[in-house]
Amino acid sequence: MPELAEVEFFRKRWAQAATGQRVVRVLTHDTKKILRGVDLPALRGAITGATLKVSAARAKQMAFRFSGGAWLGIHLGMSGELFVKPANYTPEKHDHLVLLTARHALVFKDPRMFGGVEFHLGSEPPRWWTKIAPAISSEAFTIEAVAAFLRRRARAPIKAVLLMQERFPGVGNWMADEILWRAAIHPTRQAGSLRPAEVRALWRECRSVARRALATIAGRGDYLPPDLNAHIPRSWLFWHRWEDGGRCPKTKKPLARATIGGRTTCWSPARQKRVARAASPHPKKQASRPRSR
DNA sequence: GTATTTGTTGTTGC
DNA sequence: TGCAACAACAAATA
Repeated sequence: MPELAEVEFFRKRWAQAATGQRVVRVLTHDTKKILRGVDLPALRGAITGATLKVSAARAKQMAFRFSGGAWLGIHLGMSGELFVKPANYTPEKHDHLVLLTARHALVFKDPRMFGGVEFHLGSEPPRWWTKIAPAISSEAFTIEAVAAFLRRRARAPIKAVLLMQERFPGVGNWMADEILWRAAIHPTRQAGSLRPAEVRALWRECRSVARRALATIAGRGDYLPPDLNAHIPRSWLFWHRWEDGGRCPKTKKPLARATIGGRTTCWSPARQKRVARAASPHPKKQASRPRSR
């Protein structure tokens, strides 16, 4: 499940319950996969008795910082989730890491075990945190940077390129489809074949989808939605991409599905054409984008 | 029993 | 060298 906004949702869930709280105990399970490469005794020693100070999410990575200079990194992989349970919670089969505070159990559950945990002790941020590309919402995410990246990946399908974390940090399968659908670009188009107007549309929709996904999925300020999808509008491709006989929310025409770039991809053939639209002397009016708020 | 899954990494081959 | 494609990782679900 977890892409950019879902990761922030889960981070916030732990942060709301435990920021400022002391960890009294650390439980671990299945050290072979999720916790591979982690110095468990060091992690346990540093985090037991430490207080959760601050946390942040970048792309699909989370960092929880504790007193004493301990950094706990969590990547949810394909099926990972974070929960907050009562302190007397009994860990279940796929609960790989559980932090106990006086009142809560912070649970990292991951059935498929593609996720991972990182640990670092020190005042300097660890490499697994600093190496993450600048956020899509940052000023560094410019049209020029996107255009240059598309040139370098000129022969790959644009869908595959959008999944590359080095330039589109946090974008996963559904966000990539949502972005292409809104930008009206066919997912198999070669990245290098996009016209300047299409590159601009792609850039704009990257920023728009990232911003709106964060606002609707992870909430604003202190507010955390009751569940991940509670506020996602029906007008997004999101809700229709897996539906049998699903229809494009914009054109009402049938959606198509195929494996592109190794991932199941959903698009609207009526809206996303295989070839670039010819330049028009009367550019189509922009799809309405209420800039409210 | 088969095919599917919203992620990442290592390998292979061009 | 750089890039693109693909298998592998593991387990639940339909």
